[in-house]
Amino acid sequence: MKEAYNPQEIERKWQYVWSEKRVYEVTEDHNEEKYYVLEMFPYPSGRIHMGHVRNYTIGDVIARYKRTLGFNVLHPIGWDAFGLPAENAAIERGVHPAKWTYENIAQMKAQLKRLGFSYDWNREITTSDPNYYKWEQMAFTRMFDCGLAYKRSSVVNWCPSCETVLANEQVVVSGAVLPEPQSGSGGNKQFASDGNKEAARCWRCQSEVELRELEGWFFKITDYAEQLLDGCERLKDGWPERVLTMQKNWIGKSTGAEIDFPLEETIEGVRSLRIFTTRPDTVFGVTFMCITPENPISERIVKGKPQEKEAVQFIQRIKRQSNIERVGEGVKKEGVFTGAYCVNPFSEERIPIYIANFVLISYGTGVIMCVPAHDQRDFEFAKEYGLPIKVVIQPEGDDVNPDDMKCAYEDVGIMVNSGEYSGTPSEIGKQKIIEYVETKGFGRRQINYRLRDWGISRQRYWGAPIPIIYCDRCGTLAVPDNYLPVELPMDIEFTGKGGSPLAKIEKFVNTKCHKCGGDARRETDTMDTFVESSWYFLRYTSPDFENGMLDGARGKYWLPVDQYIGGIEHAILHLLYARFYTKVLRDLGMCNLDEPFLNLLTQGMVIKDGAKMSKSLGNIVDPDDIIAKYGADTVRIFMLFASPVERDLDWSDEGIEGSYRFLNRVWRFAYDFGIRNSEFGIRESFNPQSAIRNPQSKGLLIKVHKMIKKVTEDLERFQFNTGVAAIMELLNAVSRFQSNGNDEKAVLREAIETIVRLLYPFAPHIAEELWEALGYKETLVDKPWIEWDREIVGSAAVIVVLQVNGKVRSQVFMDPDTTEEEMKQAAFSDERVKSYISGKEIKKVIVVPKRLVNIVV
RNA sequence: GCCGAAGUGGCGGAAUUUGGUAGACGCGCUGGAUUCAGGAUCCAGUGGGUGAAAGCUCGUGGGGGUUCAAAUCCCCCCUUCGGCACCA
Repeated sequence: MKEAYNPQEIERKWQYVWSEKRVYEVTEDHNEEKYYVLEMFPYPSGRIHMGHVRNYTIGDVIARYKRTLGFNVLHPIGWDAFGLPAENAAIERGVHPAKWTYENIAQMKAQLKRLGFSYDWNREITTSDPNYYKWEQMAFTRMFDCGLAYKRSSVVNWCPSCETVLANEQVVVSGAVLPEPQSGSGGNKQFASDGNKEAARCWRCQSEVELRELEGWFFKITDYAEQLLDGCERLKDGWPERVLTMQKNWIGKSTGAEIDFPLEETIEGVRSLRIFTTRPDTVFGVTFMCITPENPISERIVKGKPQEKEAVQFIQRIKRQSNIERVGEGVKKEGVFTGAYCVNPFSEERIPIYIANFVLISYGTGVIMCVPAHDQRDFEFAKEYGLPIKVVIQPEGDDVNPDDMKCAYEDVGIMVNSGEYSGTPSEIGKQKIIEYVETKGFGRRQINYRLRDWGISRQRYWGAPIPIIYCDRCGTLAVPDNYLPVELPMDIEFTGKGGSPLAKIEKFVNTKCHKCGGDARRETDTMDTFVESSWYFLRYTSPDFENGMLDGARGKYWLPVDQYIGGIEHAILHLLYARFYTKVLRDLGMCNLDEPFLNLLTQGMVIKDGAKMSKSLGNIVDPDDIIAKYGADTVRIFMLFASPVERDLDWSDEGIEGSYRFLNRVWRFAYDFGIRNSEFGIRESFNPQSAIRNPQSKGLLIKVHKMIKKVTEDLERFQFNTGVAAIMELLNAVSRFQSNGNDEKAVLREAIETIVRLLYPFAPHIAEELWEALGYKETLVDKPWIEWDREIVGSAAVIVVLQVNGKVRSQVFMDPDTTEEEMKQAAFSDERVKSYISGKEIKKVIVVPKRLVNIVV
């Protein structure tokens, strides 16, 4: 054993040993209980960053710990290899996306290996590999067959200069991200707008982004809205509550009714307007209706009316506006009267119809009934245009009067001015109104979701091709299994102009129809990369399987993922898509799984100087530099110790020094002990019975077992920061300990061995090295977890606090099984306590065994 | 605006699961040892006030309450962070 701790040397050594012994390569073993721990796989951007290091260190601690508990641990890693940065590199630097990606993977893989993570590299997955996306294409064709994948047009962001579609993340408004233009994959990221008309711009060329209607492919995630919502209930025990809340909000279920309002005069065959409302109980309070400009009925309804010209201008103006301009904070409600009326089917009142900017295009029917007395938005609109306000819900014990209302009354209450329903509580009224419209046939109960279908089309090259061909004679056809995969052609030039790169490759586009043999064209859109990440965790269970997405038998053994770990930023999209896709695959008979991730741990960000590490801020700390300076174990210890896993972690150069110091101290104590005992040659037979009776050695022995208990419990609860602190505490106890006799020497050795074993999941290289130096042949990788001795822990003397009137006045050591009466006696005979109670009347004495005595005077 | 989480030394954080010594552990700082010197290492100290010291006293965002006892439980308020925000 060397005197100096040399992390570079020992880390290289143990990484080699583990890899030679193939210790992390696992197979199904039905005699052993499995444990599947997974970290979100990285995008191969080129370098591992501190966020990855934190994520993967947490996963590695869990994987190693579970393994020592005897679980058959599956701990895989791979690459989310498709995506835009590769294509941008091609456009900017002329590197082929494949070359760029695979070189990055090679680099990052080396980095991960230097960190000593316990991955089964045999299961490594790269999503850009045709052997991977082949199965995704096959699943697509099955989804196409049953209507879960379909094509339609939708409004997208279009950059006229780059001639390409932009994802929402690529559209910027004063540094913020644009919300979804209207429908599709979601991504309604919120941004702050100051109400000024700021243009949405392309992130690369700063051109003003246009809204364009474009054909694209969608997954029918809305069909699974209810199931995804149900699943949230079942995941309650294993997922953070806030993630589930975010998903529930995203799905946004609301229950209500659709009701037809007959038009006063039929317009081009249209007799009524259908609305969706969650408040059918307020239907008697409708004083106007509003239509979204996008609804085709808007233009038809004004035809020939005196208001036509003004209305058409309004429609065209609003239609050109992006979402920001329409719904940004502080944007005024605007509308225009159509000149048309409909009739309230309940009150038979004549209701004017408006076209308004605040009616959403893609929610409900695009037409709303407006009840200004009981809806704030309608209230504001009514005030603006001088429309009547009719109160139909009265709060109990109060009186709402339309003339002095400052805002709408949106709560429940008693229905008034509502014909035969007057006097009915609103909750009951809702049901009665729905029943009525259903029996009369002019409406029905209806559930609406905010969730939109998932737009998966990307007019991009570096993604999985959508396996569809268009034949003039046979129509739109899925590519049959024996023609899969539809491989990405490799010989291609990147200009960044002229739309989809694939569309320009004639060899790719032009094909023959497998059905009729005639000329056909291939679909040139590729799939959203969220599709790959929606099933990679399934593929890990059988990455070499050649007959389908995953091998049923192997999948059944390993799945579901027991512990998933990743950043909170994926709380909605990735996690929701993966849940959805898993359910689809289940329904297609490809796997037998309802929920993919049993438990979810969301780790916080790595922060430096109060901000997330990022290139633009220039506050990046490169993990490689730190590893080169201190070694992987130090980085790992710091990542775990500096902060609880769920919270953000503040990077600190001094902090990492502290972690390095700690490992150096561990090394030195082991070394010193080894020297004093001639390289650990003296192997006293350790006798805990004798050691515990020996007052010289008892204290440290108790500390050893208390700390084993503490660290074990902290590992179970993922409280790694306090777990590491407990090992440090034990080391401090060792450093204070004087060893002379045999019992003391034996206990000291026991303490040092314990530190090494407890350290193993956190800092595995140094632990293995010291364990070997201590004279053991077996590696810690396969050694069962150390257990604490209940009796030793239980025999520890307890400090009993003596209080007078709730204030601590003294403290004494006591045997843990001291009786309450004895504790009381001890308290009353304590000198310091005596001075506080002498001459005073004792009112009450509280005794808490093992803790305290409180005397109230 | 609505929903949720959190506020503890100079800093990161512990104790909140179970009401029972607040500040574990680390960083930083102060003093000392070692050294030609620096670094590294080791030892001691380190919430505020007061005191020579023993000690006393205040102290977990603010205010109130429950209790023998509150960082922990309850109510009101403030601040910060996160999510949602014309979803009818």
